[in-house]
Amino acid sequence: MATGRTHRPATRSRGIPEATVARLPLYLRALTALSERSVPTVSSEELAAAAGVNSAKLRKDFSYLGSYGTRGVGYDVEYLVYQISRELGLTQDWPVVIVGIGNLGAALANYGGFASRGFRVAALIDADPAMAGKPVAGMPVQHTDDLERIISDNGVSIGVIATPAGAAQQVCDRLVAAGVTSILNFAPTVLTVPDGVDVRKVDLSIELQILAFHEQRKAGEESAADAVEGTAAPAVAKDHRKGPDGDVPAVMPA
Amino acid sequence: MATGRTHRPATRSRGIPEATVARLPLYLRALTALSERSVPTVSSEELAAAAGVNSAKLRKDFSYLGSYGTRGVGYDVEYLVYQISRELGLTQDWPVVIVGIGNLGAALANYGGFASRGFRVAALIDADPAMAGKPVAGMPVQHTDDLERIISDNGVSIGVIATPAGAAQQVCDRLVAAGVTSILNFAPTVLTVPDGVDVRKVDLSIELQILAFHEQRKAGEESAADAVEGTAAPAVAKDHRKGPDGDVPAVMPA
DNA sequence: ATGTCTTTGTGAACGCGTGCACAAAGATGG
DNA sequence: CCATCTTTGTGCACGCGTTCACAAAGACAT
Repeated sequence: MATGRTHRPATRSRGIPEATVARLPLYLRALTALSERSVPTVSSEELAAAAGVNSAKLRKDFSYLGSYGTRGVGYDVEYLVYQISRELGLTQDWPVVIVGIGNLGAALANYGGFASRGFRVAALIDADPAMAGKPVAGMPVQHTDDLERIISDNGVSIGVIATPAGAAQQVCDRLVAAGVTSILNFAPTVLTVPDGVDVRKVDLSIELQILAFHEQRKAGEESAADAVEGTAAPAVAKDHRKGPDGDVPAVMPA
Repeated sequence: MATGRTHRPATRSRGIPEATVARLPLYLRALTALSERSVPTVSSEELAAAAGVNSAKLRKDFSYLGSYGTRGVGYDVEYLVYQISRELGLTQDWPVVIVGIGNLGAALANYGGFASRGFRVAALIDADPAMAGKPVAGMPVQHTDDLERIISDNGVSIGVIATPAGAAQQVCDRLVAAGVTSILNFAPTVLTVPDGVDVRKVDLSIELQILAFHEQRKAGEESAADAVEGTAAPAVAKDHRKGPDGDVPAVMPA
């Protein structure tokens, strides 16, 4: 999450727990699918199964939004779609800028699910002058020099950072200074932002490493019970650059 | 554990909390940066700042791994890099397949941070026959028909799904049947897997929607008045924002 | 050795999130 | 209207994660 003081000034007004907020998009997606199949109502049990959560949890989540169900029947699909959309702020359109139009940035720009619901890509921004004017996803890439103007002109409050790690903090600072208050960070770096700015990160290599941890544990379980070694690890292993990780990642300078 | 006391606190592979595991990659990244700058030791305070977490949390996290610090001095950077790498299973090489070589899949294949540390892209797989043989990131795309053979031949246990939502579950089932036990899912769908298989999801639109929620809340805060409406709402728009225990009309549209 | 100073490691308290289990609410049928 | 059946909404207990605060451990100077 956001670094430094993550002091929540006012989560009080509407006490929806963060964990619940994080699940609302999941419910919304399942409900939208039901809506397209013209299903009129669903029980908490059915919807929970579709969203991959516990039904009690789902009911409690909805209870934070108000009592939108009918006992003995379930929830009205269309009504719930509307209520959740409104709660998430998707009844309005959010202009978004993507900064860093490399492989990932371009893929994000082309990603359909992006603009499909409540979000609109207002501009693509890159620091490379050679990219300027080049069309990506049917939209000309603009240069970083115009970042502040673009933010201001389009009333952008959400920014997506897809730059190399080395540039991310600098881009972040400029976005925030220009008025952006929510950032989705794809760069493998910890971003520091002032209070009032939300940061969410999407980090590919972190996810992979977490999977590797569990994978290793699974492998270690079935094989020998112990095979104790490594307990006597190298005292300090000064230049212990052994094994496959001796190479230096070319993408992320400090 | 430096004191040679009883090797008791079960700090080994079993007892590491999930939340801690999720932060280890963060620490590792910060430590790697320090290592490249030849910094010999760091205090929990410094490292915590670099990783964007609380120092007490960091110390407690490390305590699950064992006692690798020196009181009055801090932690030895190289040693800690090695210990965390080993704990995460990054001292070995994990072959990974990416299924679905569209915009996103191609971007992932090209992503440098992918292969830089412990992971190796073993194969790119796509269902489109037109893609077969086409080089992406210096590697020929292979057809889905060969999925099982590829998994088996390369001993792949980690799969990345970057297909459209409609194909994700099917691909997932085939991956699991072929022996994959960890899946990183980029498709906007809930995947169902048998016990023993780990799934982590990276969902762009969910992250954006969470940001939109907070963004809306910020906007509603400064304009103290209830400026909730204003957007064209369906006939069912019955705005009743009360606490969960307030009386709710629940006028259900038929 | 002794004392001082720095920093770790951790016991304990607290808060959040989850899941159980059940009463209340409404639908439905006689 | 009454009985029964279904499903919601939620009180409660429990476990995990976070944070505080401090004793213990070691470095370093004298």
